[in-house]
Amino acid sequence: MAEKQRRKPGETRDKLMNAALTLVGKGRHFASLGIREVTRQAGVVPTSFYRHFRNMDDLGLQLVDELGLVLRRMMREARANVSQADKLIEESVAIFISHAQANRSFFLFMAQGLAGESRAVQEGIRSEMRFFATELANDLRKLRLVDHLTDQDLDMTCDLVVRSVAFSLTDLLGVSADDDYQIEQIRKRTTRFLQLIFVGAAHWQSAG
Amino acid sequence: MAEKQRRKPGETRDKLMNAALTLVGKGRHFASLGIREVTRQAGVVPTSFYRHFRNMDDLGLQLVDELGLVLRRMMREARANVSQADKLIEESVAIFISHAQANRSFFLFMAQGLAGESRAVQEGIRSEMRFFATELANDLRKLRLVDHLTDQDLDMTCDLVVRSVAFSLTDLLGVSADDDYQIEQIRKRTTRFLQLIFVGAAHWQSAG
DNA sequence: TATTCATGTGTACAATTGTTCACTAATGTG
DNA sequence: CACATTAGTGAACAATTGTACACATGAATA
Repeated sequence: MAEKQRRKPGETRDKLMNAALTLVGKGRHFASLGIREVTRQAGVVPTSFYRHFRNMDDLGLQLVDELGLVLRRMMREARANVSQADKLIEESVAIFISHAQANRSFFLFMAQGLAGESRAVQEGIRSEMRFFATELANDLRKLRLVDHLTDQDLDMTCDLVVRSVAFSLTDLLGVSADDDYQIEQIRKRTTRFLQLIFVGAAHWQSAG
Repeated sequence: MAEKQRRKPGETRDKLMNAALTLVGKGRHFASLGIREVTRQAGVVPTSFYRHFRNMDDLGLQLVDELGLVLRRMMREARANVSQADKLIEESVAIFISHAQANRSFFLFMAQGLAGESRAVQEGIRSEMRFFATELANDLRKLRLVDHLTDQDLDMTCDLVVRSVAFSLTDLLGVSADDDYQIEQIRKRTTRFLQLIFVGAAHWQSAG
């Protein structure tokens, strides 16, 4: 018979969040997940859900917070690995792809949430993307590669970059995780997208 | 008492598809819609659903087909309204925004479907976007504004353009339909995105 | 040690779900 | 007109859903 055993605090909470991510990873859409379904996947009794979340939207919001951590880790790694400036784009895209692979469900959730059911989750993800774009702009400013751009134009550029990468996410998550050829194609295409954007940024002044 | 009255052929089918769109327009996610819910919204008995669709995915696929028509109408109008080349981007974006407003639910469905639950719907929308990008490339080729680009580079550019516009969709659909200020902001930003991309395309050869 | 509190379990219930079935009216075809 | 087909209806079904409640137990606190 199932015994009640509380180990570490927040363990069931994590189990539930991971269960939701797992289901998303299996192809389900977050908006279609039910409380019972998630608790079943987590191996927990339905009523336990309410000890940690008010409803599925609440769980979604807490997932967004964790998503923020994932993105920050990714950013840190990208910063640490920027060896030379001329490979900056290629290396960053590669890091992004490897993180997206390693946290597939998380990024699936992010892609879904952008047009998801919960306005709050939507706004949360959007906010994470804005933060990411701002940080990127700061980094580029420090590297002094785009000195001719006004702050506003640099922000716009980074916004476009982040959006393009985010969209590539939907390509990436659409192909099987071990289809190396397709993934390589996506990596190349995304890299060229960003190169095109930065070429545009480099000549922006003359056209702006 | 409810009488059975079959008027035009396909009337109930349209009612069901419109009902799904209506619910999406009200903020629901397509993936979370149920058959009963849709039939209820359509004012039709649940069993009628099966006369026209095998399941919700099937309905989604047929919505994608209609979405194609909407996009083609938009393309036609954009072609007809390209007066002078230097306003091409601005005018096209404006047309896009007005269509997105006029067919809000449709575009919401499209934005949702990109990361949706049904792989087939996902692929269908993606395919519509590719078609759109290809047509755009053909138009630009005819206008001879980008003669220095290889076909492949032009395709890539148009792909990036379509993606950027599609992403703006999620901005646009996130704000209330009568928030003119915000909509104007989105219009301006999208326009600048495209301008940046085309500046990049104009100088691509030298950097490629 | 005694008590409180957070977190787990099991039972229960009305509501809603997808789907099948038999029936019926309108339409198109001969 | 007769008749087959299409497209609507309503009743029924087991299954699943969200949520409420009472209860139990480990950990923290006093």
